[in-house]
Amino acid sequence: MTLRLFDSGTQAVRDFVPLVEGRVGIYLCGATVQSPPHVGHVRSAVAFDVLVRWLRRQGQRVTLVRNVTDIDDKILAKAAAAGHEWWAWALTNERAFTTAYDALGVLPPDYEPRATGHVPAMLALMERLVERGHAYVAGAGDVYFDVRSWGDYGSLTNQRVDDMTDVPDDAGSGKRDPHDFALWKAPKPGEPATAAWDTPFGRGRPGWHLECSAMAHRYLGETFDIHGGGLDLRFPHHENEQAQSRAAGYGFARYWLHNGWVTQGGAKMSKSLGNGLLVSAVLEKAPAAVVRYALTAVQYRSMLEWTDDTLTEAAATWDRLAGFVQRATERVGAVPADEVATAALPAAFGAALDDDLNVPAALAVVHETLRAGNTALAAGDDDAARDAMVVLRGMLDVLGLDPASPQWATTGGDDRTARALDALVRAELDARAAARAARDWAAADAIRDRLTAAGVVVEDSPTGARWTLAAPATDTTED
RNA sequence: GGUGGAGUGGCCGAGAGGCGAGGCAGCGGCCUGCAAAGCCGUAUACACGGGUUCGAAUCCCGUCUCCACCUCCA
Repeated sequence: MTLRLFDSGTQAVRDFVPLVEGRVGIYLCGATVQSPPHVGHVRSAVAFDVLVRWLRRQGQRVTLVRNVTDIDDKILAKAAAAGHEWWAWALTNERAFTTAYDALGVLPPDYEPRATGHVPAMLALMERLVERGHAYVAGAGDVYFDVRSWGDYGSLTNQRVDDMTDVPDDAGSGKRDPHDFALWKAPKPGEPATAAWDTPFGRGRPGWHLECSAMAHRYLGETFDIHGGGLDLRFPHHENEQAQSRAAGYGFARYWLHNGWVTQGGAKMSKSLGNGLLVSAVLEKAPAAVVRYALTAVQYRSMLEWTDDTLTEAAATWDRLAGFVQRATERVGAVPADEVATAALPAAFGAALDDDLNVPAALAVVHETLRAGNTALAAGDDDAARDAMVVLRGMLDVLGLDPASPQWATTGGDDRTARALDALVRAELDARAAARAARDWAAADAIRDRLTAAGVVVEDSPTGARWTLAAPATDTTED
């Protein structure tokens, strides 16, 4: 394996060597389910989905754990404001995330632990930290991590505590240092009784950072290969995770991967800023495959500027890819899934992905193959067309973008509807063929115009006319 | 104050010392009755100013601009 990844911990591209040969453990920070997912959230999921698919394609046994943070300050606050139980609010949003992931073809994780189900594991870690002198109880029963007790604090983000901006100390928190962070939070007045658990340190609920450390430990062990998440999680979240896990004596993550975020007008899409573009809204404007293409086509560490043209461009390219696969399949027949899954992929494609998941460079190979396939089809070289199609689908499958995957099957009608529509369009096309044979161009064009107006695109080919449905409009003027 | 990231042709977006990645849009052509689809061709692009070099978008020095993190955030 020659995969090289940019490790945020060392700020360098490093050869990726799994802890155990042939196995890769990945912990990915999932959602804090305080609201439904916006495009930025699923970009992270899609980016790591490509990593997982690429590793698996090369025979690695990947264990992906992606958590759900289902208790935190904002969930409690938003649920209360909306007049819902916090746990119901969390589940509603968790389901929205799941729906979005599924729609975009993000493979489900091997496990998806919820924070609320792992309080014992958190307590064990916390007690260990207290015993070792890295955590202490203060104030009303909060438990804090003592950043000064851990000399390596700041190493992940290359910072020293003394260089950090002074943070205002919460009045009466009892913190030893203002930078100490909460492992455990005592209940605040007005918080529901269901949002607290008994511990040796008093009742309370977990701090965000502790959750991830405890769950990663439980499912991936003391030391594991990759920890991923959005760039915004580097500090404080990941710094704190690493500090408390290592202070507890665990090796924790060996590689840190951080994806860039989605921006609009240069500003990060964020729940806090309220400029989040909801996935559900985007999926109303474009097919899921087009959205996935737009999210996948950029190198994962780059910022992805989301504009009105983003979906339009992605749709054009997607239609080209899907169009070829469809035409080739009509010509040479369906290809067994196994053949696609095991097809030898071009070396340049693999080299691109091995280079810190350089998807844009990999897509250049995809387009070369696409062109070769189209040329073969035009030349009537079925063998070459089939070869190109198999390789193309194999590459796109790694990106989660195989047009022939059931994931992207056209929706919006059952088989009976589709058959009826096909019969009607065929009748029109037959009439048009007859008119053309009689050189009655006016009649032929009238039929085509009628179909176009109905959203049916007609394409002539040497073997007769074929039809497809026009892509939904993605421009904003349709709203 | 500390730590990072970025500035590439109309747009998106790779590359990181030497044949102008790729896509979208545009233009010209082939194909077509006309289209569509497809194919072929088509751009003196690398924030600015110096420097190193036979050769720099890529290295060095300086400058400008933008962004992020150090508080919750994929």
